[in-house]
Amino acid sequence: MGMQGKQILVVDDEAPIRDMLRFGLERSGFRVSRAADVPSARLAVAQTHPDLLLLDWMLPAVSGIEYARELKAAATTRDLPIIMLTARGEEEDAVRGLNVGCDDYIAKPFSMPELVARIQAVLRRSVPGGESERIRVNGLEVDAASQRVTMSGEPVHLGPTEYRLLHFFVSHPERVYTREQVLDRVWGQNVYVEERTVDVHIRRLRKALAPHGCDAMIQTVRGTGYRFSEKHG
Amino acid sequence: MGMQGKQILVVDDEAPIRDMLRFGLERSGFRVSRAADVPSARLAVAQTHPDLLLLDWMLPAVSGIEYARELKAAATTRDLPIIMLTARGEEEDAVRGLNVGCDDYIAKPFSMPELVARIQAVLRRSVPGGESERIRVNGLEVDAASQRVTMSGEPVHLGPTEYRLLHFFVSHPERVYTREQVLDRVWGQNVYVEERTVDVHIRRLRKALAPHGCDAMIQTVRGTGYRFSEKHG
DNA sequence: CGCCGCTTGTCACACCGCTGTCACGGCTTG
DNA sequence: CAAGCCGTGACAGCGGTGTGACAAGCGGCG
Repeated sequence: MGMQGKQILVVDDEAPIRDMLRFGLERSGFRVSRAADVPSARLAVAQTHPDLLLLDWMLPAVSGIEYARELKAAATTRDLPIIMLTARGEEEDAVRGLNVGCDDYIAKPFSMPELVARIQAVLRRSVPGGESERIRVNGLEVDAASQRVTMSGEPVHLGPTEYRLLHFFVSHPERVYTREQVLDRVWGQNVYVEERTVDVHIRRLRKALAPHGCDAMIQTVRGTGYRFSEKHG
Repeated sequence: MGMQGKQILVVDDEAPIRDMLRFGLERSGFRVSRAADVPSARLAVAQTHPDLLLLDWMLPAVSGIEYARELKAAATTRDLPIIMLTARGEEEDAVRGLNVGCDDYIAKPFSMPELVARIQAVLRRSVPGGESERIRVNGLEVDAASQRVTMSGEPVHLGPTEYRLLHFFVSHPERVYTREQVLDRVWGQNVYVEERTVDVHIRRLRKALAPHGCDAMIQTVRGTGYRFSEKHG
């Protein structure tokens, strides 16, 4: 439905592939822009604000992996979905191990329907959500637009990771999440960090929330993970 | 870790494929149940609460796609992950399947390791207690999504094992289970623990429920085992 | 260029709740 | 009465979690 008309930026150094992808994707109802290397891609991202990036992992000068890491590091482009194009034989695990937070992989050669299917799956998964949301619960207020958190008016200082962690929990209350799932949804998919790292950031988040007396909302579910709830206990 | 032991429901009208899938998946540590058509699948979903659905897109009477749409439309089964099985060359249908809201698809013939990898990928990003079931009986409420138990609003603190034990009994009321059966369904199939251990956890569960006055729902059936019933006596 | 503060991921350690087992005693059944 | 069967308290071991510390990365600033 609303999936058609989405803008896709294809980044590949081989012109035939770019054209083939453009043809196939436009026939599926997407809008397509193209770039041959990373500098042009940077320009295109800044100018056209694509909804998804099709990124060849092997590019001249700056590799696709480096560029993906760069995009995932910047707050403004963190949520831009990326699908990596890899050549056959370049094991997924090899790419996965590089700690890029991209959303999916597809190996060349691939069929057009399969690519379209994966694009739609990723687009559906990505939260289009109203950009300027402001969630409030029990006096705790999380403003997505300004990335600021206040507790009954008092500002709460959080690091970037703690903020995203809190934002995730506040948007998904009354549910248990395992450490692995938290990593997937807060750190990004295909990023490898220790599961116990979640514990540490939970602790930092609690410590920041404690002076305001709402650290009890982040609850430990022993044997499983963590849960956000406004109810005590 | 927790990925093993997950329950997978295979829906396919061809018996050899069902059996092949069951064999392969069980060898990978999953629990497998099977259904040949959509009506049996509906029953199995309601009864066994699987963690993931392997759904053939081409089924007699009601197609897999229709069933998937039905599942994704209902709030209680919206989060139940679905992987579609398609035949080679039916990729366009796979696309339609993904539009329906399936989480992934895989084309027959496929390799077992690939299927297992896809399943684990989907399970990894799915939430626990996927189809957020919320069972209520006599004021006692067991919420799978938040993994929390409340008695007329008051939270009841339970350890992991007691929670699983109660969840099992609440989902299977009015029926006697031997200690061995309870061990199989709550502890897992290949775990060796003394049968009397069940007694101890029953006792702990009762003690946690006692302050709320509903410990009588866990009933002893002398010479056999235990039963959960809302009726007293 | 170097210094500094902030953030982040990881580790080691301590603690404590959970778990499985046992022994004892009360109770039912034959 | 004897023999099971079950509830209960106790207990040791383990494992999951909280916590402080630390080094590396990174950007800002002089």
